[in-house]
Amino acid sequence: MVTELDISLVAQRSGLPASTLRYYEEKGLIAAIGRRGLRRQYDAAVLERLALIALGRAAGFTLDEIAQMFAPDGRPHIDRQLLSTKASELERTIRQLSAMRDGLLHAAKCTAPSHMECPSFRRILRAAGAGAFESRAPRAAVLRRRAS
Amino acid sequence: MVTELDISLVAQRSGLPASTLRYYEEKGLIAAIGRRGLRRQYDAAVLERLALIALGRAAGFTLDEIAQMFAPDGRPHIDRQLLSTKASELERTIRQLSAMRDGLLHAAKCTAPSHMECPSFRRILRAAGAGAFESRAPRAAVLRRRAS
DNA sequence: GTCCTACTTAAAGTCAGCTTGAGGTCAAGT
DNA sequence: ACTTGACCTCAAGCTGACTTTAAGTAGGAC
Repeated sequence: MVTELDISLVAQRSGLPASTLRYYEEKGLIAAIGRRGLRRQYDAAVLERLALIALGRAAGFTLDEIAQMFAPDGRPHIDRQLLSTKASELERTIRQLSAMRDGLLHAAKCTAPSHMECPSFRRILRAAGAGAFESRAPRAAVLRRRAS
Repeated sequence: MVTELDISLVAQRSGLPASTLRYYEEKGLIAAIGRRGLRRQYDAAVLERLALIALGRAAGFTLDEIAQMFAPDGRPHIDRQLLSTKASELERTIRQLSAMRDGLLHAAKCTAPSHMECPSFRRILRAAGAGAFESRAPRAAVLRRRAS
């Protein structure tokens, strides 16, 4: 038995709208195993695949990058080097965001009459202005559920 | 003396292309103090303002949100509550990214023949699939220098 | 046999934050 | 006076990841 799942079921179980599933198919990220009438039917394995895609997205990969990971055979072929690289990028982003968070927290508590007079605020200001955050970093965790 | 800076100078000192400065003006984020011919002239204070904008962007605020912070008087009017809230959001994002980074690092080192057979990989996969990363989070640190 | 409904398609729209292009202007240098 | 070149404006285009819309279709209930 091949456990065919209707697109609506996959949508429900994955939390992704059907339009997104069709979009992913168009992009070559997933594939239906058949149709019932016009309706796409998926193998249950697609759910694991979608999880993998969500994972990649959360890690900051683009859909195109993710598509290349499931290279032509269909089975995930994930380059360990690539993972390390991405992990380092995440590390950098995390440090920047941590600095940012500390700065914001300080600014929030700071009793200087105006933020511009707070030395700490001016310090992170200089850091931001000096280009401490220039580099392109992965957009973090941007998955959204359908807007009801 | 009012230290008028030509737009090209502001571009140079801030690292932002002139087109971005015009765009920011259109959005109401900055203002020129005059023109020399057609050319915008800025007060030196604009550099501090741009740093503040960069800071806000790095912290995940949208340009519109930032614009509201310099409310009508022109001087920054930053809500401490808002800063705290944003700091918490950053905190959440940081935790997610840290988990992500750990997962990637593990997957990179993992000796299981395929990632799908690695328990740790499957664990973060489940986490991602389960919607651990659903929420909208600030895009981290996306400032870019002009592409040469 | 007819209808309902959830699916289908292709194309266009959305959002943020800019960038690019075409055609125009003007201060300064020769 | 004339040229140069960097600026100007306005409109359109771009990227990424989708969503929305309009018009069509077919499986299953009645």
